[in-house]
Amino acid sequence: MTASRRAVIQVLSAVQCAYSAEEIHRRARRRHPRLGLVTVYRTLELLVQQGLARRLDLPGPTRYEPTEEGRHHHHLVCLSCGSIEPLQRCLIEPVEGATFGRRFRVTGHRLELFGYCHECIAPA
Amino acid sequence: MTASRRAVIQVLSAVQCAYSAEEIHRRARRRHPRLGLVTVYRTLELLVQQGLARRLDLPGPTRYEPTEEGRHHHHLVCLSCGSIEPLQRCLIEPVEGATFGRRFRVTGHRLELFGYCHECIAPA
DNA sequence: GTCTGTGCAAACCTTTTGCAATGGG
DNA sequence: CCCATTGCAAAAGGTTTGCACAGAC
Repeated sequence: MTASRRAVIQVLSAVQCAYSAEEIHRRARRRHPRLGLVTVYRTLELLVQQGLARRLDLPGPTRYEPTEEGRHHHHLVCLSCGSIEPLQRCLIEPVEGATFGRRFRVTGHRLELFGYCHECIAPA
Repeated sequence: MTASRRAVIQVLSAVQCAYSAEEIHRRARRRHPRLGLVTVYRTLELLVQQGLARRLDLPGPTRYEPTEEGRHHHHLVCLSCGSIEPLQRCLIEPVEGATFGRRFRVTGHRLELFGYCHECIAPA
């Protein structure tokens, strides 16, 4: 466990929702100024493999968020400003573990809901 | 309506599921060999704006698929070989149009199920 | 001291942009 | 004809890789 990894992990675990590698880099550098962006990518990759972080593919750069135990959630993505907020309620619980026509075994899922956030509902 | 656009649209509408811009380019060039990859991107962008195509953000390059009327579907993504197949049954119908705590208005959604396809279930 | 982890630079891949030339209506 | 569309080339992200050095244990 090095200072670089500690910085990345601290930032990631304090994160509200999903952040890009560059955002995590910017924040982690406040603690560890010599931290390189490459190390952030490598550390995030490591955390994903260990199941401690999750990758989120959305328009724009890949985002990462911690996989907090018992905090299974999905995302509300604003089509106007691109902001993301978590949605705690899981809408498709029964799907996990299902098998579709004997041809696909489901081990996980990802749900994104698109629409307009509170701040973007009012304007044109 | 030019030959370039016609080629892209023909390929896209014949597509099984979601393909990357490069795959669409390769196929469309069989009909129209002078077609450039840039034009494929521009045509796909156009189709997305007109609501005729849908963008799919997954690991790797962005994929595109036609938005066939009445053919609302989601995806079964194999974690082993990366193949994608459509899932016709919609699992979260009631979510569309919902408002969460007055803070988010849902206008669309996207669901990806991850797991193992038929051909990848057997091996290690 | 050794061996993993780091940072820099450069490569890589996908996507976007600038611009002159083409061609559809 | 004129203006939207095209193709090329080059730029612009975001992400990965090569390599020598630094730091953890």
